[in-house]
Amino acid sequence: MSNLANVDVAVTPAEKYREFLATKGLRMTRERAIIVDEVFSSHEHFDAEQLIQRLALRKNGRRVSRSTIYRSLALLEEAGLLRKVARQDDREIWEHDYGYPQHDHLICERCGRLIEFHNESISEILDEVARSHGFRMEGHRLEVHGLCDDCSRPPKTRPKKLNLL
Amino acid sequence: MSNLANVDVAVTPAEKYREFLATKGLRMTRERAIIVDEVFSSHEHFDAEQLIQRLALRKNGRRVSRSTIYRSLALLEEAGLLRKVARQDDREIWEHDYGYPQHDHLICERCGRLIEFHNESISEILDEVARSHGFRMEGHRLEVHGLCDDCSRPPKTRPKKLNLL
DNA sequence: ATACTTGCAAATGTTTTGCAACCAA
DNA sequence: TTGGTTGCAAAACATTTGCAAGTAT
Repeated sequence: MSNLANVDVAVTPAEKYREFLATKGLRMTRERAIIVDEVFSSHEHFDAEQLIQRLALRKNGRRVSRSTIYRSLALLEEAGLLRKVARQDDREIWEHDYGYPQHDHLICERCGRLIEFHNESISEILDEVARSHGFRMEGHRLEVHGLCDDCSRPPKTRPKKLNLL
Repeated sequence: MSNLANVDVAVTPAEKYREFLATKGLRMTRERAIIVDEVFSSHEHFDAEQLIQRLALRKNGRRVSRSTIYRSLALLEEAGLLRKVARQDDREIWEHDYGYPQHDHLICERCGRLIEFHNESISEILDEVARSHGFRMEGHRLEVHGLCDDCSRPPKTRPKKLNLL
């Protein structure tokens, strides 16, 4: 779009959000600022409920309603700042999609842990697959299910909790 | 597990389901038979609602309740007969996971079409990735999002429907 | 001033569940 | 017989939405 490829480099999430909103004729409100701020204050994966909790803990600043948070998550996704990475317990799990390298996840079915990994070849293969189908790829979501190292280990080395009953 | 690799070959989904149920101390009821039958009568992807519709259309045989259908989908998944492949419009999309080669999907965000593709390398890469993380992989779900050939084509070559109003 | 936004409560829509009547083994 | 099963209605839950009051620009 731009003739200056580096125009977006080092732009903070909040700034990028503001730009996005501007192009859509939307406004940077106090609530949206608070949310983008909180969302990018940590790299952890999160779901809507967790974000709601985190925002509730903020001492200063105003309270943000549940509705607004859901509405903002949708906007942040549209802005390319967040992406949904998985679903756990019927909840959508979100993560940063801006300023963070492309990656996929191993999902432990026992403890729910999300382990990130990056693999160049997968992207290349998908490019090729998409091309061969005349498909215009915009992104992908790859969930690898199974058991993480800890959870797949038989409970032998594990310290026994004896006589607890 | 078995020393006869071909022991399961040519076993019908219904039979495999019965075996699974037996090992769990569960029963092959009339309803479960109807459902596994209907589910494997077509290779199309489907969601719970569609299956409910299809079952409602059956002339002969008894009606199966919505609850039982949901309960059965979970069982069929556990039995390795079905797997969830995507989510569309807040609904889980299912497909056969038995007697059907492993594959993934291109998902058109405009028309919702699911295009299957198979790529050997992806499985190999995932095996390797999982191994390097000490992760016991049990399966994966890869959704490639974007626009299918038809939907990404600008509406110029498309036959115009003129004067229809 | 003029839309766009928010918070609230109510609605949505899918999937789950309690329970009494049923039924496969 | 004896549990597992079903259907029904109600519940559960995450997420969405209508609307009046508030607020960026």
